[in-house]
Amino acid sequence: MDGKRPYFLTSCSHSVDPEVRKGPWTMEEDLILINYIANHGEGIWNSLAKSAGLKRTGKSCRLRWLNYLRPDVRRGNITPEEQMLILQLHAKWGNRWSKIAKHLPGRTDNEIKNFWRTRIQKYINKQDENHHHQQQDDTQLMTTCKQVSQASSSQMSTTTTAASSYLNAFDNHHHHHQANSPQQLFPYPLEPYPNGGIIMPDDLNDSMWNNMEEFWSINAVSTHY
DNA sequence: AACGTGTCCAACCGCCTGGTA
DNA sequence: CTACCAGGCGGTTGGACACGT
Repeated sequence: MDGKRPYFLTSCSHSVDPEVRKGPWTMEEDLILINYIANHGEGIWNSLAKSAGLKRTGKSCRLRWLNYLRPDVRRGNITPEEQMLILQLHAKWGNRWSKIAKHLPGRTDNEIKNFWRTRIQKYINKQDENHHHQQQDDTQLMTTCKQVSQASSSQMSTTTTAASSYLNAFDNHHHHHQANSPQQLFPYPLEPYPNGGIIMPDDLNDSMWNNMEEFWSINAVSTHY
């Protein structure tokens, strides 16, 4: 283990059970969980954690598996298409992240929630601030809103309106981006994050993921979702 | 180069809901 | 009806990294 992103053991100081581990998962724990599910499939998470010999709660195991270790999970850049889909589905269903995630193969509810909170929410807040100082271009905005919330045809919430504004800005950016230069018009990054959106700071993690890719290519694991 | 600040995201907690015995 | 459990969700935290000064 190196010190850059330490796979340290953080036994929870306020946990009742001193045997229960918390914090970042170690490579060993990941492999135990992967191997166990490969051999036995998913099951009742609490008993799975015990049977596998992991000193984790079932909930923690489930979260780790669903959000990170699943073979089909996609980490990293939300594509423009996915961004549009998220906006449309959120306009339809609100904060039903798992429901939205079902329509984005490989994406997790946690990732979509994080995306929404860090990107859309930020944009919405900025819109709210600007609202005090200037009038919106309502005509253009409403046109986009109608497109976005077409499926729901419900009332247009503040969030939906602001999210539609985001989508509008998104469209403008991409049209400009495609037609002209790679000039950045949009206030927030729509293209890949720094580091490709994945925190993979060290060679150790690189080798781990190489191993995991190899693992999944070898093992035909039956998963049930 | 060093420091401060902001951003992203994995992971957690607490609460809620739905299913089932 | 009640109790229990698994899963879902919102809110939050803390570490790593990027960026500005």
